Amino acid sequence: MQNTLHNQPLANNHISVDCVVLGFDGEQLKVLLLKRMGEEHGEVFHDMKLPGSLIYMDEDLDEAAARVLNELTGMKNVNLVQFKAFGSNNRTKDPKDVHWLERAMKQKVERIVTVAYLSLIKIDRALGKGLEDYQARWVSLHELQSLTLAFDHNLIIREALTYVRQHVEFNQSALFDLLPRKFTAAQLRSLYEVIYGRRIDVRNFHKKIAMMEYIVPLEEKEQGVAHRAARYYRFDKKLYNKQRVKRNG
Amino acid sequence: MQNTLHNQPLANNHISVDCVVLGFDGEQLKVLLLKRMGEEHGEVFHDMKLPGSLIYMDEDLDEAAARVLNELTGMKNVNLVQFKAFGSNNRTKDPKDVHWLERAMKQKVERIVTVAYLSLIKIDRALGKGLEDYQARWVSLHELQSLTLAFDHNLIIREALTYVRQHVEFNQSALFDLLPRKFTAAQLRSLYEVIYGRRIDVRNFHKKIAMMEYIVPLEEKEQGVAHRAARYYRFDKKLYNKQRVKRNG
DNA sequence: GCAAAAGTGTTAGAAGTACACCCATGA
DNA sequence: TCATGGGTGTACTTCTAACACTTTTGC
Repeated sequence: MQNTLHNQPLANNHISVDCVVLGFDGEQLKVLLLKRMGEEHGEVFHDMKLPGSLIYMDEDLDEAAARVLNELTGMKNVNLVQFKAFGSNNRTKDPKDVHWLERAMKQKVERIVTVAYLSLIKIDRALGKGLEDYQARWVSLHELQSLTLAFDHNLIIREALTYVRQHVEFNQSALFDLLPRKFTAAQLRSLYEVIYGRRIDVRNFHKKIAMMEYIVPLEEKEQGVAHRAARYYRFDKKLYNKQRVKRNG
Repeated sequence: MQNTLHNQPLANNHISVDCVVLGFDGEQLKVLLLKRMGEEHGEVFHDMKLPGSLIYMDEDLDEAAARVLNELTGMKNVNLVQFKAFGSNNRTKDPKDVHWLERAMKQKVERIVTVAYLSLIKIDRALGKGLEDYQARWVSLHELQSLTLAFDHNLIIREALTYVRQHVEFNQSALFDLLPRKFTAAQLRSLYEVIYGRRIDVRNFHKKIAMMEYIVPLEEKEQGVAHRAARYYRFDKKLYNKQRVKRNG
């Protein structure tokens, strides 16, 4: 499922990895997708897909996910977590997908089990580095509802989101992977709101973050906004881990 | 990874499923393992493994897990949930495992990615139906600490347990899959204690279950115990789902 | 009657929820 | 001076945690 050429032997043509990379622009969650161009019945079509590809023979799944994401988007040192394998035998039922893939892979493709990975990143990290070169684009989840992606990638993204919600409850620190190093209380709050899908009371929220020692208020404030400037905060991972250890014995 | 013969084409020799089936005997969690006999350097060895096998060509992963578990243990209609794929390339590093597998599969084996499934069941369900015929045995988690299983199956079980803890927080009803239809408060409490790994106060616990409408007290009590007889309870799934829907909007 | 496990209530502190107004800034 | 979003406190409810004795039963 990739556009570059392989210079190593594939494990086989049956196992792939796909990466759901999520970012947050201060208002919405967005997913990083690649543009795909194919030809079917003599007609050219354009659509999108998750970054993903078949794995090499001597490659751990985790390694494969990191490699593939790097090859397809240029991103490095991304924290990827495996969240689910997709192995329905009709995930390659659309001939369009199969033909596209066989052309890209230069070999016969039958059934593919894919192992899906999730990554939460600061959205500017990827945007700055010429995503256009890679034919990559951030797509908001709202926009996604009216897009049909390649293979079962719509399903994979849906499952990624339910995974995120659960995951975040156990590991709040994951949220801060989505925010810039300096962030305002409002940004953090709307991130909560997007992920949990409900409104959060402003006053209670301020009370809450005031109690979390690992959310450290800075002196610095917003500049040049047409209203009272918001204070910046930063996330202190060390303090977070200390507190986490205390709680869980 | 199985002992019976295949009468359908394998998807390939690179994808398998493994099932972690957990039961609860009133005191401890136990995992269902199969006895394995192999030969290495002319020496016969005996050890144990999870029920698991390679998948067929036209089989969903979920279907494969159900089929394999049935073939290897005789169990039917078991609720299986996929929890993680294991794809380290050194999970088949032990020649003992590779040789055993090649003999069982009657073909060359290279690298295998396995998709692991979890099932929580009433322990008597499997015990009654002649597990001995299948060379299967319930092994307590404590006992497991001093056993080295085939492949990376010790790791898979460890990951299954961390998954269970998280899973149960989101779906309490999973706990009742482990208990008999009628159970005492003490049984339920020690199940909580085993899974969360900490003591729970008896009085607070009674207060708690009294508030959960879906844990229904029965008139029936224990018989023939040398102390005050405990009341039986049952789990009402309908009431549970109703309450769950209310909570989550 | 004694050993063994079942069952029962109260209180204090922590955490969560609901709710409305003033503040700082740029245009 | 006004429009915009930022920031603050109090009262009430709910949840959690700590804690010790009486009841029932078989032997």
